[in-house]
Amino acid sequence: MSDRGTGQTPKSGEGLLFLTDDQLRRGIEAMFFAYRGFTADPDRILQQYSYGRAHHRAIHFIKRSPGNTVNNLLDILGVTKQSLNRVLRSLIVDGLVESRVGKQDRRERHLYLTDAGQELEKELSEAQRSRMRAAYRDAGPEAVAGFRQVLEQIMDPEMRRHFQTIKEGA
Amino acid sequence: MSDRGTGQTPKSGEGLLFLTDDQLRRGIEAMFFAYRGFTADPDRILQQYSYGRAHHRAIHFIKRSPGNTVNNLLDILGVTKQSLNRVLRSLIVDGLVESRVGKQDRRERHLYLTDAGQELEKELSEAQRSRMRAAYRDAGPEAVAGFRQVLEQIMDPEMRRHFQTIKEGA
DNA sequence: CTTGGAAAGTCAACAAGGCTGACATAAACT
DNA sequence: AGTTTATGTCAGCCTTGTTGACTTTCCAAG
Repeated sequence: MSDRGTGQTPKSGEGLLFLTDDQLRRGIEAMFFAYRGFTADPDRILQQYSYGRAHHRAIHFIKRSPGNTVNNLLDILGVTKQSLNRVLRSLIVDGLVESRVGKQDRRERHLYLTDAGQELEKELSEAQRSRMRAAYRDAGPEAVAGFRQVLEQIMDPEMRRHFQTIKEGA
Repeated sequence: MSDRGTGQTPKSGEGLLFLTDDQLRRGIEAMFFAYRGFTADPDRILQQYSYGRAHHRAIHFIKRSPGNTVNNLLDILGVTKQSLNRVLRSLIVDGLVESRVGKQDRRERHLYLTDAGQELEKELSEAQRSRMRAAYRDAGPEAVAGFRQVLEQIMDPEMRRHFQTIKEGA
């Protein structure tokens, strides 16, 4: 009864201690605190341009696969078109993103970063990468492999598909 | 010259391939997609109670260290007192959180979950843990160790302090 | 050629949850 | 007595998410 309440079952003496509720809670809090750090540096930069995190996400994924359609981007970002459109519009007006009419299907809009867009993207991703690089270096390659492995398992399957598309694709 | 533009320096034939910009980008996207999955299950539950992620965070950290002061919680959550107060007020009004005047210092308010609060906390954390547990199990203990190690490096140092307080404390 | 439906854009309204600034109160500290 | 600290609260603003309704464009099937 003492640990039934926490959903734990010790089972036997095997090395399953990493699956205890307490270990899981630590993982959960690590995710929370780390995500804050993860976004902190780009957020500071974005503030100077009076943009938000949503702009960063759009810029990132346009950079990753230039010429992507709006619909594709919607799928990746998991927001409504109205939400994305507001962000895209400001980026287009400000001359950071270019929206070209599709050649085969002229209903589609293909998104590209302009030179100015590339510049901001670089500034943002450099900042974010620099923190990640330091973390990776300190933790070492085996830790990084585990990090990526666990993150991939945490994702929703559809997102894993998006993610793997990138992995294979590039 | 070919990869100077991406900030990479191959240096020598050592195993530093995990530090390339491309690997870092994959880690960044993994964080993004994984965090979405990480919050998805609690978010669904919270919606039924017309609460948001902010309520979850407050509940989580009150559960973790009952009797914590408001100031302490502010420090952990990294939001303004106005923002936290809005959330806390609704939780107190709804009878999920109790705010007790401090015994030594009567200016302080110490926060506790009521029985109803414990119940919701359990529902939320069970949902979140269940995804984490599956991810941990699939990835294995070594991967989990690496996962935690990298996340800890990504955090801001002050947050790492909070995090380690928990690690040691419990 | 017409029409159905998909893709995209737009307008309006709303909510959560951040933020700042100002101000109030009580309690502790000096 | 005066200052600092902890907390709460009001008002207003911003970003970013949501729904719903509607239009325009245009491919493709009938």
